[in-house]
Order: sequence, then C-alpha cells, then structure tokens
Amino acid sequence: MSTAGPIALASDAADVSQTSIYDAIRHDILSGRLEANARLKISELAKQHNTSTNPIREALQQLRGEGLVLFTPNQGARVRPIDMEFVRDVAEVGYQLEPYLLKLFVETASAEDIAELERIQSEIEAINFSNKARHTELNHQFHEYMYERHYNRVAFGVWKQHREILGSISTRVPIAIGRQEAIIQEHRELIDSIKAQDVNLAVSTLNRHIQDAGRHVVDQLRINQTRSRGRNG
Amino acid sequence: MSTAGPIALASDAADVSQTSIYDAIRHDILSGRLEANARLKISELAKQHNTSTNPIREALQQLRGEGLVLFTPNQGARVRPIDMEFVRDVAEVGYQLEPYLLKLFVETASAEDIAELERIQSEIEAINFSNKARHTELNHQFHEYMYERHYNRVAFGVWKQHREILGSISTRVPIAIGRQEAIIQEHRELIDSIKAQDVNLAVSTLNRHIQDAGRHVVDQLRINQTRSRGRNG
DNA sequence: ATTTATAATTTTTCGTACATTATTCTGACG
DNA sequence: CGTCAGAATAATGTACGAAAAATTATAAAT
Repeated sequence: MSTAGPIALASDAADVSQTSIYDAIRHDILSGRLEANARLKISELAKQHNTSTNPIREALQQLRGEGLVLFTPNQGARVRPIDMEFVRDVAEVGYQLEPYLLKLFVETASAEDIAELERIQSEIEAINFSNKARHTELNHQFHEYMYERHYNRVAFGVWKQHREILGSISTRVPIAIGRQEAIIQEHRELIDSIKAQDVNLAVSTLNRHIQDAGRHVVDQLRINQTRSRGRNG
Repeated sequence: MSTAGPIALASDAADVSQTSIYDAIRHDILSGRLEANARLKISELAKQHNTSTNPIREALQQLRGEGLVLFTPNQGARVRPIDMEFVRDVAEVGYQLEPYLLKLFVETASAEDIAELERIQSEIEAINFSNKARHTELNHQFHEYMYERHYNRVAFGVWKQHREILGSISTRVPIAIGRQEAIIQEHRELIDSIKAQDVNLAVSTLNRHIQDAGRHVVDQLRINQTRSRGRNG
C-alpha cells in the first residue's frame, strides 16, 4: 500500500499563520493533495502546520462533522474517499436543491445582477478551458452568484458544501470537447431565460445543465477507474 | 456521514460511560435541555460529563461542523438558535429532498415494506397524539423507513440530519386538532398511493404533507414568539 | 529455507494537566 | 454616569502519560 512517505509538504507553509488549520486541511483534502483514505496522523499534521496536537484534533473533528473525514476509534482519522458513488450522490443532492435556489434569483435579479453574470460568463469563454482550475473557479462563481443572497442560508450552505466537493474532483478530470461547448451554450441559455424572467425555462435549462455536468464527471471517473483497474489487476 | 446513530438516551449521568460525549451534547441540544444561544463552557461541560476538557472541545467542534453549534473566536461555543427562520429553511431543504427519496421507495416497495408502514401507521393512530414525544418518534420512523435503504447515502444523511432538527422542535410545539386529523389522513393516502405504485400521486401527497407540516410548525413558533414578546417587551 | 505464529518494540491515539492569552466582570475614580 | 485599571474567568495552545494499535523482530514448524 506504501504511501508511507510524508505527505507532500503541506499548504504553502508561508502564510499558514493567516489561514486557519481547518481551512488548510480542508483545502488539502479538496484539492487532492491529501488523497482518498489517507491516514491523517495528528502529530504529523501538527509538525506540518507548526502547531501542537490540539488544534489539529479540533480541526479534524470539525471536518468529521462535515463528513470530509472519517474516524475509527483508537485508529484516528482518514480522508473520506471521494469515489464514484459518493460523487453521484452529491451531484444528485445538488440537483434537488439548485432549482429551488435558482427560482428566487430569476424572480428578483436586477440589471446589475445579470450584467455580473454576463461578465463572469465572458471570462469563462475568454479562457476557454485553457486553465481547468480557473474554469472550475469561474463556473463556481457563476452559480454561487445566483444563490448567495438567497434567504435560505441552510439550503445555500448545503449546496455550497456539496458544490465544493464536486468542484474538487472536477479539476482532476478532463472535460470532453463536446461538453465544453455544451457548458457555454447552457450558460448562455440560462442568462437569456433569466433576462426574460422565465422561471420555468430557467429551471429546466439548469436541470439539463447540472444533470449533464454530474453525468459527465461520473462518466469520466468511470473511465479513470477502468483504466487504473486495467493497469493494476 | 456523521453517523449520529439512534439518539442514545443522553446525559442521565448513569450510563454516560456507554454513550459518547458527542451524542450526549447533541441530544441535549436537540431535546432543548440546552436552550438556544446558551453558552457552552467547556470546563462546565467537562464537569457535567466527568471528563477533561479535550473530549468536550472535540465534541463541540464536531457539532460545529454539523452546524448545531456556533463558534466565535476567543469566546467559545453557543447553541445554534433554532428560530423561525432556521426551521423554515430546514423544512424547505427537506421539502426539496424528500420527494427524491420517496420515488425509489414507491418503485421498489415490497409487500412487507407496505405492511411495516401500515404497522407504524396503526401505532400512530393508536396513541392518537396522547404522547407527543412518542408520536414524533413514530412519525420519524414512518418516514425514515421509506428512505433508509435508498442508495444515496448522502441525501439520506442530509435529510435525516435536518429531520432531527425539525423533530426536536416539533415536540415542543402543540399540534392543532385539525392538523392531527390531516396527518393521519395524509399518511393513509400516502400508503394507498404506494400500494397502487403511483409515483406521481405519492410524491404530490408527500409534498402536501411535508409542506403543511412545516408550515404548521412555523405557525406555532410564530404564535409562541408573539406570546413571549407580549410578556417580555 | 520459507512461512506462520508469537513476542517485543515502536508508533499513535486519547485523556489529563498545565500555561498563555484574550475577554469579561468589578469597583474605584473622574 | 461613564471610563478605566486590575482581578477573575474562560478560551486556546503546549506538554505529558497511559492505553491501544501497528510494526518489527524473533522463534517454531513444515
């Protein structure tokens, strides 16, 4: 199983003082620096973040509450593996929540809101998938902008949490050419339907968009899995 | 996913050894023993659970990750207030997820499943709201039975977590007579539509059921709030 | 000689105790 | 009545010890 080696020098080590331990570990999990099922040894993490064990323990417990870290008694913490089923499940949860969040935005969007959406969209089109991490970030912004002022903070929180998980693996998976065109097209249609204040159209466009997106990620994961299985066994 | 498990009879001080600190505090929050916004002093809690501070700190951090406890830097933890907005928000999240969970059950329910539902329902009708806590528990069982074997563990986890929050305040709020009759009626209709394998009918019945339930709780909370405002200010 | 079982050693988690730092409370003084 | 110093309280970080798990070393058996 190896992986005994020290885990690739933690988060930048420079400005650790500013960002909290929790944020750092969380980021390391979502970015993939800490890989699936990796053991999270508290003393090791304590060294990496130049702190003692208690802050680490507490951060891990918080992440446990979020479901990003798994505990086994007397054996400590492991990184929650983000496998195909998990991604599919998370995507489907988002699929249930996102239309609900969108509705209010369509009904209340101002001209400035739409302008902002178009600005983000133009940036997405400008980089045109040349930088995957940046694309994922912009895509996240596009959606988040529409929901962040929703009155339902619980729904927004759940959505965001799951979106981050989804985004974390999106960056590690290729985006097919056909899917790239579809993403841009769907975003445009979404903006148009918001402009037209057409809630139903917006929701159905969104449904198509996120369903396709989820399916695409799962498909890519399936391909990856098949490949590595071919290599190993 | 935050295996809260069956809410173990918490802090009766006798069998604290068996149930975890986390379960105990969580139960105390949801049952209302620890009321909204109450400060959670770690040394105090440590005494109450005859333990040192570290287990308390970690439990609180885990609950923070779940959103049940709020932290302010250098000021420690407080019980997340379960006010009207929060309940409404939680209810609406459930409203988005529950139909999704129900669908699969309707499509796959066996004769035994339906029999079990009818058994729970008959018990609900038998006690006929004479014991509110028991009613809440049975009602929880009724719904949980339909979803607990759903393949999407994430969705089920989110639903359950939110259901527990909702249930925790349901017990503290009266159920109007009219609402009592409606609950029984709606459950019966739900069972009938499942028997008939009618997914659409089941979903729309459920929608009505949980929407009414949520609204009822929020209404009751509003009444409570108005009353206490009359007393205090 | 290789493999399996067992014992010793190391590592790691988890609870306790203590130190430090920030906040809150209290009472004297303007 | 407000404000400000100092004491009390509580959060946050560090250090240590005991118990459990993982690992390595050693012995026995085929």
